[in-house]
Amino acid sequence: MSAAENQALKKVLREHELKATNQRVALLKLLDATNEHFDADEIYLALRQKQKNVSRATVYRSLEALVEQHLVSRVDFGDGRMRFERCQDEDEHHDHLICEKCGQVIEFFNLEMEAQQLSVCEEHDFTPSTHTMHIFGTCAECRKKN
Amino acid sequence: MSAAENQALKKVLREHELKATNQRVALLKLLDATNEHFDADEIYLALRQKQKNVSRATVYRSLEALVEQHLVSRVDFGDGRMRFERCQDEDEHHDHLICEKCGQVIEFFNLEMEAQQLSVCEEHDFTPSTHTMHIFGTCAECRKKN
DNA sequence: AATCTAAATGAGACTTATTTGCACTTGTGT
DNA sequence: ACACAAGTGCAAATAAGTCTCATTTAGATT
Repeated sequence: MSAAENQALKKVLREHELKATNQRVALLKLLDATNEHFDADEIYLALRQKQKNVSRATVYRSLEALVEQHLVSRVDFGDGRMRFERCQDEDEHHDHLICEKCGQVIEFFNLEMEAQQLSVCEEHDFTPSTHTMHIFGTCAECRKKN
Repeated sequence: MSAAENQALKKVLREHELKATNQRVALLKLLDATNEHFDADEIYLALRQKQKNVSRATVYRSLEALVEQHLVSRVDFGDGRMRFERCQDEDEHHDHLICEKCGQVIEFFNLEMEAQQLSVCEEHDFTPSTHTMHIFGTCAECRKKN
């Protein structure tokens, strides 16, 4: 049943000039299947649990390749480890609100903001490829708790 | 001649309920004097070079305290190490364009974008304390080189 | 000015995240 | 099926940041 999905992922990898290895397919599939922001080690452990043959080094190397091809993006919530999420289309790009109290991450999308970014890039004659925008603060629940 | 500056920095530290130690004053002064984005180790080495008595542990601990007090902010350019810059007033907050080819960092300020951020926070009933916005891509010079 | 005490510091061992070298394996073009 | 470059696994190496604990210091108190 996931054979079709596997084929689709392999196609995606090849279109990005990456060899479609089992490890990479499994990694992409894992990220596709979740909304969470895994770090490298969580990805490694999750794949091992799925009986996938993969090493930590490969997880790091694959993530690097996938990020370079914009199939995956890095997100840094400032807690010292890099996290990853599957990329959507660029016009579906979302950003993050991060609660400093409980660690909750709220994703948001704001068309105006995306437009402003393009305008800033134009002003500076800069060709954007990707961006990250994190707003740190306190979420509604945590504020009420005080 | 920098005695006055030192006194001013000590005052700032005390206003934020931080003991005004020589190490912290020297660190703030260093960041005030540059536009670059130093990482912890660069700060450590720069202070040593200025004959300041300071340890790596203190650099990390001081930075942590200063970031918490919003006197300094962390910037992550995605290269695996945390960098730091002196904070301006919140209404003077700037963001970054980062060239993936040459590593150049261009700072920008966009009022519209700041306004959009506040509106996103309101929508999600989120109280912001700080934010980071990085746009990665190719700068004008690097684009022309191709 | 001398004294006191909680907070801050220094040294270096330690932890955790990530990278690298190298021998072995595998995807893919022919 | 074959050849070979690309990818992988393992274990050792590096790098970034944290922690412990003995010592020092800022700044409040007298």
